[in-house]
Amino acid sequence: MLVKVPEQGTLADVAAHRLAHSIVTGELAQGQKLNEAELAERFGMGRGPLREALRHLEGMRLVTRIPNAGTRVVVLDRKTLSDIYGVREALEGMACRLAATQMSDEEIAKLSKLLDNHEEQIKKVGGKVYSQSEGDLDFHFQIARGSRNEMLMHMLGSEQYQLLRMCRYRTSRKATRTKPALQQHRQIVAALEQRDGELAELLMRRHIQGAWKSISEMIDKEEEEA
Amino acid sequence: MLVKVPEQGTLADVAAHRLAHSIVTGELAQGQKLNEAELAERFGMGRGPLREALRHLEGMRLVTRIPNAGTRVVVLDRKTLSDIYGVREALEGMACRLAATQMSDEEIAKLSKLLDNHEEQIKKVGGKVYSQSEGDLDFHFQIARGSRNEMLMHMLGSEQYQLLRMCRYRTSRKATRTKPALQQHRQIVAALEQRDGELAELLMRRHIQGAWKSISEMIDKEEEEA
DNA sequence: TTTGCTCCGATTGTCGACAATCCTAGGTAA
DNA sequence: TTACCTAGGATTGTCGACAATCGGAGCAAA
Repeated sequence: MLVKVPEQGTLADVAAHRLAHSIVTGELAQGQKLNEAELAERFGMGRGPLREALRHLEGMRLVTRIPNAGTRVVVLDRKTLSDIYGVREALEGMACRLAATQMSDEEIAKLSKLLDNHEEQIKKVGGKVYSQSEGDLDFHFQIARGSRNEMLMHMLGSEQYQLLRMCRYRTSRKATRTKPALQQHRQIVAALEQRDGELAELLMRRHIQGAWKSISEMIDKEEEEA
Repeated sequence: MLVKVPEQGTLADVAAHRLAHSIVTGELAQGQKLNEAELAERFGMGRGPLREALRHLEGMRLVTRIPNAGTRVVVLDRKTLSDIYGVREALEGMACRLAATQMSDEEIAKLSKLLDNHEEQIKKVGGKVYSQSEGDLDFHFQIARGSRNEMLMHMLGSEQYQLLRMCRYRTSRKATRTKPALQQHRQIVAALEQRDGELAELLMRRHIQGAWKSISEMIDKEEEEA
């Protein structure tokens, strides 16, 4: 190899990770055209692996590809985000229902501990909202894992996860509703502890609806400003 | 180009389609290793486009890839199928609920007509169950379209669709429960006509649960025989 | 000015060859 | 016999170059 392989696996996998990161953090703007030769040189690899990475991202819906016309970063317009949150509500609700019967006591305890750390972080640094968001996504992903449904985990993890993070980065400069969200997380964990799947699902669906409402309002504000 | 481009777009897209078809129909057995050079020659193309196609299929979970160890056709074991049907129940239920308010009268009428054709086909040829399955998938996909949720359509269409078809091919030689399924489809359409989303969702969830129960029993029988 | 055509640069799509890696068969020693 | 080590072949990963295609600049005619 040339210099180093910070990640593991093939160059295409490395490129996919780095591209995904650049897209999620906004380093690559929404709708921006992705030049294969330029990116390949920046990553220090040939166009072959890079093209494979783009195919991968296409499958994750992080980029859109048009034959003979190139690849572009996806644009998260209002409709797209609305659709994502709709699907998320159904899938994460289902994950909660299953997790209530499938998760071990230890896992639920870990989840509770995660929220403790989460709460501490909020108290300490109010400004660093980013880490809050990552912690929030951790919480949701742990529940997805708890469902024991591989398909569900993959959908919520690999695919939507990235789009969600992307959305978070876009809206994270504004003050987010960290405190009510934490409260709702606590309620969900409580439902899991009681092994009440129906309640856990209900609470999760409400939680996600609330998140969407909040983000939706932010988008409205942004559009007013523009 | 060499001989013909039956499909449109790049060679990688063509390869992806042909491979997907071969996998779904069982021409490529589950768990079979896919040799890049061999497939490339069979399709009359270089290994580059073929590798891109494999990446695409990997995203659809039709194949599993291990770095430096090749790509294999996915194996649909009992657990995987169970997971798929679980997710399907949640997503298609949601699609029905949305479709009840989003579909136009014309679309619902078309759906009803689709079932008429469907019924005729069943009466004519009892043996050709395959076409029934395809028709069934059409029915489900039309409802997904009716939800007007792009993310949902994509998940139910591009991704799960292929796995479902694959499953159908595997179990279609046995007699399937075409008549009760048709009956349930009729009920769902009726709920859509009444614009009763909750009922439509309930019926769809039951319908899918029934399908899973039926397939699950078939798998049990197959395992007994083996 | 505007519309349409042509040519050219840029970018994508594809191929063949080379390097890196892994699996296996065979042999050797305990 | 069994375990381990070692080539050898086969397969995957990667690169550079060539062909095909697209978008736009520039010019000409209405």
